[in-house]
Formats: sequence, structure tokens, C-alpha cells
Amino acid sequence: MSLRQRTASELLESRILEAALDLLDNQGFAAMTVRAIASKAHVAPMGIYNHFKSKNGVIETLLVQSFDELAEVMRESRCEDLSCQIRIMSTNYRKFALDNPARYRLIFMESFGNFEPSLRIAEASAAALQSFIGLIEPFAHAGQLPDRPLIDLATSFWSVVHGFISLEVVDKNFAIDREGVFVQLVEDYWRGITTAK
Amino acid sequence: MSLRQRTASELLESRILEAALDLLDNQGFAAMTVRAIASKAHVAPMGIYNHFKSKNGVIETLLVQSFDELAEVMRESRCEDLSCQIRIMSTNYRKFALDNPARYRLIFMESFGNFEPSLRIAEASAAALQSFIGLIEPFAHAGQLPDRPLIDLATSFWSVVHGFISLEVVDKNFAIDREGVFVQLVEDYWRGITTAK
DNA sequence: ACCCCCGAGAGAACAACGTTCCATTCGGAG
DNA sequence: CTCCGAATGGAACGTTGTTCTCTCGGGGGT
Repeated sequence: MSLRQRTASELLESRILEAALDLLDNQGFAAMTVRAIASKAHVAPMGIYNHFKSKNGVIETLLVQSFDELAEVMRESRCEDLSCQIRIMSTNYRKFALDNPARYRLIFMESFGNFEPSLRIAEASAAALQSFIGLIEPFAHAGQLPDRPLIDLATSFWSVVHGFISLEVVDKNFAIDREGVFVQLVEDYWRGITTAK
Repeated sequence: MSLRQRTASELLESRILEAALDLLDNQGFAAMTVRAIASKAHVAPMGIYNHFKSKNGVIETLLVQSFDELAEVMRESRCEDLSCQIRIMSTNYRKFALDNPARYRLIFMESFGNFEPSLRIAEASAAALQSFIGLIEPFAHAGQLPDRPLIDLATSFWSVVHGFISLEVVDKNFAIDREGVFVQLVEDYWRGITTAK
């Protein structure tokens, strides 16, 4: 059985995703309607359903892409010594979130919609956590971190970074010098963890 | 023939809010439709607009109420010495969030909807931060905390607690023993901050 | 070369949503 | 008792996500 060649299929699919992302970034989640996406992608309004199971399918793909992008940003944040490593990954993480606030909200607030728990999303978030783990693993092996499960250390670090940033993204962060307070926060946490041993 | 009867206005208002909260807690955000709220409150479907400007008005009231409730939980979490204070407020905060996950999501993810920035919400969130500040203020005055703006200290603490919990609420917290890791995380952070001085 | 056939386009249609309008009817203040 | 504000039931509008049907064009199998 020969595979039928899908002529413009992949192209259309990426056009749809681009249009959806553009709407999300520039006009917000509510503006991301099926008809608006189709129109912006120069696609037949209902042709979206030729490529995705539903609107949630589009959003889910966008979400997984964003998660992967975030994980990629993390993976590129490598440094030799521990304090540099911590600074690099926290600032790069924050930069991604503040540069793409709509995408960041999509990642962490998707449970608002009608989403049923999705395997793809679970895999993507696990992969993101894994990229965190990969960053701290060498230092754990070198004995520079307390002897605890890597998954717990990574989750804790993720919590600290994500907590501050998520407050920023929803306009509930009232710190005066946010950048400075963020750096201080991360430093404080890691001082606490390294002196715990 | 007709069974129309009148009820006091403020009674209707609270019945509507109760119904909306019940739907939110038990069936999720998407189930909280105007018609469903009205039906459950035994109110004329469109009578909701006699008491609230719009559906967002109902949600906003719910959100502010939840914020106030959270602030109240904080205000009741007082202890004599610092380490006890930290333990009490972090565990009480987490208990509120895990007992009312839908309300907690409502508080921190409301920017998803069509909300225009609301003064009421800004006030409620500022009040919640203020209750945090009230808790740590005595210890700051006693010199047990580093000499930094109280608002920055409170924001940092809030970030740590909220970060971990928000990951739990959206099912992205993969720590093995979540309760234990949470306690450890808070301890680590405050060890870091007190040794910073 | 031909034909066939499947993907893509276009638009109507449907249920449900938030919201508005309306005429009706009740209850308490005067 | 008389009114008027307020609550009611119902219809209606525009928009949403989704499904359905009909059409058409162009590439693969013969």
C-alpha cells in the first residue's frame, strides 16, 4: 500500500499553526478563534479540521511546541561552575517567559479550557523537567548538591523560578525592582540548598 | 397558576454566587455557564444581569471573594518564633490551594479570559500581599530577616510557595513525595535568606 | 494520454454560549 | 388600595466550535 503524497498538507499545517500563534501573541487567547485562524492562514475556515482533530488540537500542538522551545532554551543554558549555571538558566528561563507571555500562560494555565489530560502534554512537561535535571545532574554527581532525588531538586528549582515569573505574567508581582529581586531570590534559594547538604 | 415569587435582592445575589462557586468547584470552569448558574440558583436565567454587569462580573466577585478568603487564611496563621511562623503560613496556604484548586486557579489564571484589568482585583491581590507582609513584619523589625524592603521579601516568599503549588494544581509537579519536598523547599529558602542577612 | 479519486475549498447548518430586549407579573412602599 | 421598581419567562441576536454536504482541481495508477 503506497503512501499517498500529501501535496500541500504540511505547508498548510504549519501555516495554521503560525496564524494561531500570531493571534495568540498579538491579540490574546480569546482572539484565537477557528475562523480567525483560518482567515489569517488563508485557509478554508473549516479546513482546519482537515489537519487537526479540533481547535483544542491546534492549541495542544502550540502548547507542546512552546514547551519544547522552553526545554530547548534550558538545554542551551550550560555553564561550567554551579553559580554560573544557576544564573544562566534562571535568567534564560525568565527571558523566554517575559518575551512570550502568551505562550508561557498557555503552558501553565491550559487546564482552564476543556482539555482532557493529554499524553502529549504530559510528555512535553516531563521532557522540560528532564532538561532541568540534565542541567544540575553533573553538579549533583560532583557532590556540590545535597543528596536528594534529582527530580525533587529540579522540581524545587523550577518552583522558585516559575513562581516569581508566573506572578509577573499575571500582574500580581509587586516587587519594586523585579529583575533584582528575582536574581536575589534565586541566589537565596541556592545558598539555602548548598548549605543544607 | 403562576408560581412567581419574589425574594430579597441580596439573597438572590448570594444564591447566584453560591451556585457559580458550586459549579466551578465540582464541574470546572467550563461548566460555569450563565444558564447553568441561573438554573442551579433557581433564578430566572437572565435575572443574573439584574445583579451583575455580566458573567465576568460574577466571576470577578468570586475571584475577589476567594482572594479575600486566602488572605484571611494567611492572617490567621500567626506564630511566635520565625521557623514556626514560616511552617504555619506555608502549610496553611498550600492547604487552601489544594482544598480549593478551582478557586486557586481562578485567582492566578484569570487573565486568560476577556478580563479587562480590574481595580477590584488589583486591590484584592494587593491586600493578599499585605497579609503576607503583616506576618513577616515583626520578625523583620526584630532583625531576624535581612534588611530589604518588606514587599520584596513577601513577594519572594509568595513566589516560592505559589510556584510549587501552582505546578501541583496544573499537574506538572512530578516530585515523588510532594508534601515532603514542599516543606523542604520552604526550609531551604528560608535558611538561605536568614544566612544572607 | 487518460480517468479516477482524494484532499482542499466554500458555505450552510446546528447546538450552545453570552447578551439584549420585551411584555408580564409580583410585592412592598406610598 | 394603588403604583412602580424589580424579578420573571421567553424570544431573539451575534458569535463560537463543530459537522455536513457539495464542488473542484490536480496528481497517481493504468
